[in-house]
Amino acid sequence: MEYQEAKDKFISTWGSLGTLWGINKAMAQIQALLFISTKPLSMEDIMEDLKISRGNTSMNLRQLMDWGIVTKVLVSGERKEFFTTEKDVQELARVIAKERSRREIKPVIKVLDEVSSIKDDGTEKTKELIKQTKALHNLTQDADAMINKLMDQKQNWLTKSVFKLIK
Amino acid sequence: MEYQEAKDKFISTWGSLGTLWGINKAMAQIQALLFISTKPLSMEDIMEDLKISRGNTSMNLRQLMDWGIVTKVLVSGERKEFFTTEKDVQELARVIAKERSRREIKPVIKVLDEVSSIKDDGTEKTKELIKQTKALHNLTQDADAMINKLMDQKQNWLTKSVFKLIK
DNA sequence: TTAAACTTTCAATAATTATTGAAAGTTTAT
DNA sequence: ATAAACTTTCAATAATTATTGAAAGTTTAA
Repeated sequence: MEYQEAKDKFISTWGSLGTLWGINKAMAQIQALLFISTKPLSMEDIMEDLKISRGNTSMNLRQLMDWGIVTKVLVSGERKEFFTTEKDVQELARVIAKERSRREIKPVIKVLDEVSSIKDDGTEKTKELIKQTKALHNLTQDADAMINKLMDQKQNWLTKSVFKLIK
Repeated sequence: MEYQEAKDKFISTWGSLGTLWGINKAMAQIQALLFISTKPLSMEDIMEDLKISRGNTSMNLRQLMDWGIVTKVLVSGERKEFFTTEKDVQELARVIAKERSRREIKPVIKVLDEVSSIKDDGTEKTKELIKQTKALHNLTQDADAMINKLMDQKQNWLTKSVFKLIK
């Protein structure tokens, strides 16, 4: 497999995987492109490489910056803006996990808490609703807390203690 | 908050959260409805409650069965089919995690492995592609393995050892 | 075997989401 | 202050994804 083929394969796979971490295709592809680039890229570079419009590029770069995984860099002697992404996978994972938690999981936990706190009127269906949403609330909250804790560990938790302890 | 309001809120929240675990709205809503129901429901029941068509209900029930989280149950004296979902959250989480791993994560790991294994032609860009996809490959593989291990623990790992060890 | 009861399929359509591109906005150099 | 270089916005449009509903298929009871 040649460089270009490998690159295309990586970008398109990463792009279609966007859904898994809750972002759209173009956004994921831009991030992927920056991730394997040896130097910061301009909007022009990105549009050209991915064959997407200026508007699309602009909007998605903005979103990536909102997520905190892409930053503008100033290239001396150049007027236009250049962009890079976080290059450390560990840190990338941390930021993504944190954002997803904040944007999607936390609001759901809140709803589950509200729903599971309704007054028990003694009927079977109410009891079931309370019981099941409470269970979901606990699971979601615990899992979210755990992921956040894991991700905050600065060291490589994966290959270290946690992983081994679980066996 | 009354029962009906709480129920609607739960179903719609869970439905819109479908994306987070990679399924569509109707599918998530059907599962949510079954999850808080005190007894198995027929296709008719589901269509009526969620106000969705027969075809839609049929297709999504099928998908839920493919995922292994909904099963047909025979109700004696009834001709039509009834459905229930896995009621234990722990087990539900296990099944979902496993399916997502199989359907989405594993194929990506494979691509990352292929891409990171291209021949190093000595150029900077090839080196960077290899380095970065290798890092991503390792992270993804480790995270996937860890989640699968965690989910396979029969007991409540969340509130037990793992969680505490991380601090 | 027939027909009623029920489920599945799938082409058509609707709803949603992503993308474009050109106009408006901003920044910088002179 | 002007204009060139660049970025952002957003209404229009395209692409994708979900949903419908009716016809075809299946099962069961008699």
